[in-house]
Amino acid sequence: MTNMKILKPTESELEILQILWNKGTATVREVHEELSKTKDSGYTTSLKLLQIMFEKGLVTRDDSNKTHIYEAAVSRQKTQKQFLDKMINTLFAGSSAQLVLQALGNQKASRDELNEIQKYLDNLKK
Amino acid sequence: MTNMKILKPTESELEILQILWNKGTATVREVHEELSKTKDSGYTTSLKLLQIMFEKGLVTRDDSNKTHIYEAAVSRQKTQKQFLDKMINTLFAGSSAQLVLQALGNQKASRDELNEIQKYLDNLKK
DNA sequence: TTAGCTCTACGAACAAAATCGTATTTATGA
DNA sequence: TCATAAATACGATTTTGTTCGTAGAGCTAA
Repeated sequence: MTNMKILKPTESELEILQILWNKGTATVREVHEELSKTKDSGYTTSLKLLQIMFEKGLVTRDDSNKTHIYEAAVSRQKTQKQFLDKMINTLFAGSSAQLVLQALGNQKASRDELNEIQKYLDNLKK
Repeated sequence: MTNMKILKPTESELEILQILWNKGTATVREVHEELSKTKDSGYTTSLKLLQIMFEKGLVTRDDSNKTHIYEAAVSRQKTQKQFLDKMINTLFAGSSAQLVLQALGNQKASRDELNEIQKYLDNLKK
């Protein structure tokens, strides 16, 4: 049976997952380069983080070569849902509608995106 | 000039803010009672948390009486926006539309809420 | 007045997360 | 072959957040 424990990635882990989701796979070096764009911690910090994430099962890795290759082990969708649900509960009193309105109000979405959302809404209402 | 530093409330602080937003004002005792419903840390822990939040400027307090009375110093709206923006960036690659779709899909909104959102969308598209 | 609550203050212990330093391994090209 | 560069491993430190214990002040009722 697979491990049922729910892992809640930390802030830093989330940043790394983001990178892995985008790249598909990446070496520590690549992850680090990417992280360096927004923060300035050292290489071994990125390495350590990935090692910890590996132990937790947040990522898998291919260590058949000297340079290990990492990949996210949790899906973007599932993780999004996990945090979204949490947020709806702790900040929006359980109302997803409230969150949606706030999101639509704050960030500007493109015309196309609005159309897509609308189409989706129509579907939901059926 | 007011303090421009952006404070990011911690998990525990968020729980307390939630309570203060709902109640308007509250004593440590009241906050603690409320917290006790979901966790079992001691009274002095709640007290300490409120004191720290006061130092950070997350709450204000009236200490003209022996029993201090606390109030949130940051607005619910602003805090929601703060976390939402962060989430959109770290989990939804900057796309609020993606977040909205995910939120609508995951949590069931009522017919009325969907209507409200739709009305809002129509407005945005003008 | 004083015992007994209830409150605040605050340092300290504890826990979790992030960062770093150093040792060691491995590949490689001069 | 050996110096160098690049990688992993991993303990130690630092930082941040949470929890608690204890001291002492203020109120109130017997």
